[in-house]
Amino acid sequence: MANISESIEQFIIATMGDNDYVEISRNSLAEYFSCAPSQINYVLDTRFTVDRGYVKESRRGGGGFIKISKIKNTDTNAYLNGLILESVGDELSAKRMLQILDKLVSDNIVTDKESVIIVTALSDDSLSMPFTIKDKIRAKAFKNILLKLMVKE
Amino acid sequence: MANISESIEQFIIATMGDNDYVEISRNSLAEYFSCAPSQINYVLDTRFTVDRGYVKESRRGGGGFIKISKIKNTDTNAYLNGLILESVGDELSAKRMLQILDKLVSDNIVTDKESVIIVTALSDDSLSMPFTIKDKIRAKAFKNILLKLMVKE
DNA sequence: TGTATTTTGACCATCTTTGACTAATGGTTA
DNA sequence: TAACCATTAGTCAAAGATGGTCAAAATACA
Repeated sequence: MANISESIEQFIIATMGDNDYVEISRNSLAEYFSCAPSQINYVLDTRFTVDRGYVKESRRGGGGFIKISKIKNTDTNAYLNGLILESVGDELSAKRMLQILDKLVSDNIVTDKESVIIVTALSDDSLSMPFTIKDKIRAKAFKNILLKLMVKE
Repeated sequence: MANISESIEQFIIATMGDNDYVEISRNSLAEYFSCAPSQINYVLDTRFTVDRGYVKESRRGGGGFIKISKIKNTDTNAYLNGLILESVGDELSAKRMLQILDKLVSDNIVTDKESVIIVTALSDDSLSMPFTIKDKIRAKAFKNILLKLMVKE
């Protein structure tokens, strides 16, 4: 194991074990490995990415933490992941989003009400901004939602 | 639960239990948690806010107290209407939205998952745009959602 | 040798904790 | 009753405790 980053990665994976998440303290970990705290971010950014099936949350200040969660390998998640990679892309029209949501509803992945909420939140009316960026924002937001759905279940 | 503030919050919530109010003595509580009395105010100011559905009264001097009461919503539509027309306004920070959603969840107006969806859809990350308009867009979108949450009769 | 990856550090953002100073209230005393 | 005192709570700003970002420097790799 030639570099520290790899050791840190292994350490985090080992700590997580079979659990589906782990909470770390950035500073403690950095101290443990005698490295700069920002190196922890480097490891997280390069190794614990969405592509590799991880999502992260964190809080600053006293009692702060970084929580790393594993995205479970279910059929639903595989499907959602496919959507993120292929169907959505960098831009997403309201119409296209509606089509996708209809399918998600009929597959019982989201409820009717949840669908309404998403449609409303990301409608053209809600996103009152120039057209050029509307579809970009919607794509980004919608993908974030799909991602959350993967962790939530 | 690494920080004292969170413990204090939990303690107050637990003490309140199913009652709709609780009275505390700032100094006693501070002593109990071995913290500065003003930290009690900090907890009250950051956690027991109106947005989250609490109001506070207090009196100084001998026999002084702090009373924390839950706001009960008898009429969901009226509450939502108040949010839309008065409370939310033209700009809404992610933080404040979260507090409002906390209350909506505890009032069973939205589910946990729905709350997560809304938070995600309208997070700073999803709304990747200049800060100045972020809060405006969020306010608009959030009010649109609240409107949809109103039950028709 | 040139490129990609890793390591470091300076500076930033956010949340918590502490303490000095202030304000209000009720009882006690002159 | 007025002045005073003890007992509370309130405010606010500084200090402390975390994590985030970014780019330069160092190192590894092809």
